[in-house]
Amino acid sequence: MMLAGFPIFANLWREHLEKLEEMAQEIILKKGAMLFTPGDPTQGFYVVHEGAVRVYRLSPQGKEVTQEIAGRGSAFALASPFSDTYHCFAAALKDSRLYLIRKKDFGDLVTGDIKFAAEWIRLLSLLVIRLRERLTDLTLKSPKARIAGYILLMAEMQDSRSITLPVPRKELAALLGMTHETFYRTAKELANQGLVRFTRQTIDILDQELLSEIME
Amino acid sequence: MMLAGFPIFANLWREHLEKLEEMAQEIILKKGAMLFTPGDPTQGFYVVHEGAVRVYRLSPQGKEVTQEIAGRGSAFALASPFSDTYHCFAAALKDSRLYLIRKKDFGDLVTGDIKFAAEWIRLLSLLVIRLRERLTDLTLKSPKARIAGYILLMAEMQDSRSITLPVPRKELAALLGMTHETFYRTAKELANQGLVRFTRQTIDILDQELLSEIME
DNA sequence: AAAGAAGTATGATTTGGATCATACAAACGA
DNA sequence: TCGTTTGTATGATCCAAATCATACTTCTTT
Repeated sequence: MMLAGFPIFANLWREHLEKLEEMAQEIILKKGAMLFTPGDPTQGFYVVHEGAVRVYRLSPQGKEVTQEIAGRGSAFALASPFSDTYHCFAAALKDSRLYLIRKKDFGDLVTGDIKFAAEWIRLLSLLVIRLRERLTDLTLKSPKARIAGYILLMAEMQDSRSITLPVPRKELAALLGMTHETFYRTAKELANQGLVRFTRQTIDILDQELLSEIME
Repeated sequence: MMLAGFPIFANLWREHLEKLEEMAQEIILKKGAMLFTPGDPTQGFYVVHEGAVRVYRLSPQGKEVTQEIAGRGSAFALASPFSDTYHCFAAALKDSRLYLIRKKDFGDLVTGDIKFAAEWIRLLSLLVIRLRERLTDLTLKSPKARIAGYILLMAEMQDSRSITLPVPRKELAALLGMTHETFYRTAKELANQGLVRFTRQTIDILDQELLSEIME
């Protein structure tokens, strides 16, 4: 359901981190600053070292869908080396420090280090699986089930019953494909049932069992 | 919007087709036969040489979402080499002949041929881009716009104004995330507006201009 | 500390598409 | 060739979630 997170990248970074960091260019963004917009020529992909970036699209009517919220340790725009221009917006949700891995550097690494290439294939394949899952969740699960699923996923990723959100709760609505009104309402329901507790930037799981059931 | 199609694979097949075909195992399926179900240990991924395969998921309530309809020349279950078990259903929509590329063979090829690996990364990256697009389309576009988009995509892929469907129109509904009732109704609207013409297994584009507008 | 912005929260109303129901046409199997 | 299944088509009803509206709270800024 989530696109980016440490677990997926764990293997890769340990083995190739130095190489990547060598070629990475540091980028500093102030809160609210745009990183790229659709049509901008692609530079490469990014890794978040501090802060959080929101990747989203806009419909012609101005409605937004959040594709991804990349917090510390997450990468985004992974596919950009194979596209001429970005096709979505990326903006900093807070003051952030990113690393940019340029297309060319990435290309050299891919064509020069077969171990890296193999690992990258693995990474992309897992991303594809996640995207597919998110796709089906979106069409056949209720908002409630999607929220439950997201909470459980985050808990698993952070390996804790208490989730720390890198962003205000509000942002989750667009990520889960619903309006913020629906999100607040439904979240409240879950809280009333005693399954979770919300505080400003955390979510505590109180009844994992039931939450899993709701997720289906 | 569509997951698999010749254009994406074109580069790859020309260069590595022989290798792949050498290691491919032919699989014959009768219409309606299941290829795999969730939980089955993964064998590898498949290329359709004849017929058509439908890949879909089931919600606990029994509702289906079609993930993919793979016709001649399309590959599916591309990410399976990195998963222990399949997580969806695959069934033949008609009598079909497939090639199975086994996980191990694929792994050998990936770790032994850097050119192949690089090309495969490109392929997966493009797939990721398409999946992301489909994801946003699903949340912020109307059924009408999705249908229009699909028709235009197919036309582009088949490089013709007259699209040949590998399956009955009915199947498209689930692929586009709507019920068949909605699909027929909306398709009719498009036909009434004189934008397209439907026959049993073909779709003719009459007004590409307007269709693009509707797609947004 | 006050003003403004951003996030949280809920109520009222509307609506797009799902669901339920039904029917006819075309393909297919025996 | 007939009967059954599968695909196409359309009307009637319903409902979940979007939309519109409003207000309170917590942060941020000066």
